[in-house]
Amino acid sequence: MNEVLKQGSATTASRIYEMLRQDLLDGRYAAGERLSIALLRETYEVGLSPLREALSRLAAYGLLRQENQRGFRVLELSRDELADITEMRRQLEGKALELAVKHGDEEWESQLLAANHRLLKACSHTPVVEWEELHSRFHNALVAPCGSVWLLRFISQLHDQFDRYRRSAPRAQGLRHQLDAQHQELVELALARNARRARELLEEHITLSSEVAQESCR
Amino acid sequence: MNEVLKQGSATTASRIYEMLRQDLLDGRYAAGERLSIALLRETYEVGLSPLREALSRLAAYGLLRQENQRGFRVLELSRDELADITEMRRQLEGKALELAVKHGDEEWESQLLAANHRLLKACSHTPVVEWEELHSRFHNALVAPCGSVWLLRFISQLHDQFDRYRRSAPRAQGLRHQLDAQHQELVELALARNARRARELLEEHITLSSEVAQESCR
DNA sequence: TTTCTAGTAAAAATCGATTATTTTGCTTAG
DNA sequence: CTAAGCAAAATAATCGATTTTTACTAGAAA
Repeated sequence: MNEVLKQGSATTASRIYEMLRQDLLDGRYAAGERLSIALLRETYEVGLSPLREALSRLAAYGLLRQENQRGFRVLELSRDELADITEMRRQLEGKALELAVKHGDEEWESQLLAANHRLLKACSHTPVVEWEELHSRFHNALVAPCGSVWLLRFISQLHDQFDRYRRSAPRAQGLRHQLDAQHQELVELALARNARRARELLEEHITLSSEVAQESCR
Repeated sequence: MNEVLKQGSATTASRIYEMLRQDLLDGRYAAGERLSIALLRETYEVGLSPLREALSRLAAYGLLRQENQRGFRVLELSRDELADITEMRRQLEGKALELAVKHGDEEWESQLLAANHRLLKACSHTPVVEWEELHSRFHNALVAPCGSVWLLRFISQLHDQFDRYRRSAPRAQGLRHQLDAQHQELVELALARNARRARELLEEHITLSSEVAQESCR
């Protein structure tokens, strides 16, 4: 097979995993919905084995729930869990940002400026999914040099959980400008190496997002 | 099929998952080892599909790594990662214990005393695996009423990671008495609702375990 | 002797078919 | 008319066979 094609092709299972993860985050499937194996096979045009492996991974990751002999379900949304996720994000991302401000080098500063620039440019003229992608990248770039692999892992996982709430909230898009302003300010505080203020603002930022996201419940 | 038997039987995949998880924690498979699918099929006497689903879940959980078309490997042990896991445990379990001391009720106090009692009784006269089980239960009971599902989830995950290091350390068994003494003291501080001192001691406890666990690397 | 390549063996990944379980809809007794 | 029980359909879970990919080995050319 062609070398270039070979590079791009991971296993079928991991491709399905990524597609399903995106669609779950985008709210393509309703909270609590049961996912029919047969339907998914048709939708994603894949065989049974790789599909089930992808679903198993998503269940372990926390985006799906597997019931005894009753297949896979999308997890429900609840205010209590959103509060839990929000508080965990505040603490973990806050801590990570403090560490990142302490350890981040010039390369980090460049990446951060670049990520913020791309995000601002995509503010209103690009499709939602693209802004979401850039938004994730920005928050990831912010805490990347914190020095802890496990901290970053948990943060990503919570981010995915949070996005399920945020993206299904009706008013989510209207807040973009306000959030972007906070992103801008976060970059400035980070470059100024003001760890304490940066952390405080990030926690405010998360709380604000959470208030909007609440509208997705009930 | 019989009702009682029905109760006990989860899916084949989840049974394999639990067995493999236990064996990985017990160090039955060497760090970095490649797991042969065919061999695993014979060992656990299962079919291909549920086995692969279990392996996929374990990979998502962080006990295995799946390489492109090269199957599943046990994750390596490294001092850096142990340090990372230890620091994360200190912070997350410390925080959780503070919350548990604040929110725990009488039921919690009873459970805690019971778990500690069982652990002390099993100190030297029972097989290792049983002590390990009771040890996990004790630490779980300690932080259980912290009020955050996600915090508990991350703590369990880190505990499993940590155990891979601790259980393969040669001197791990000799420390039991010292650790048990700390467990005793933790219970007393918890019942006395001394959140600050309890947290400090738990962090010491984790650090002590970590020093022993280090011997499993290189 | 070393390096490259073709061929073969081994292993992983995927597929379609089969089996077991749950859900649904109909029938019948109360 | 309701509800329990049974049969049929639908769906999930598992299995063995097939396909694809990688790892190994031997032989030829430099």
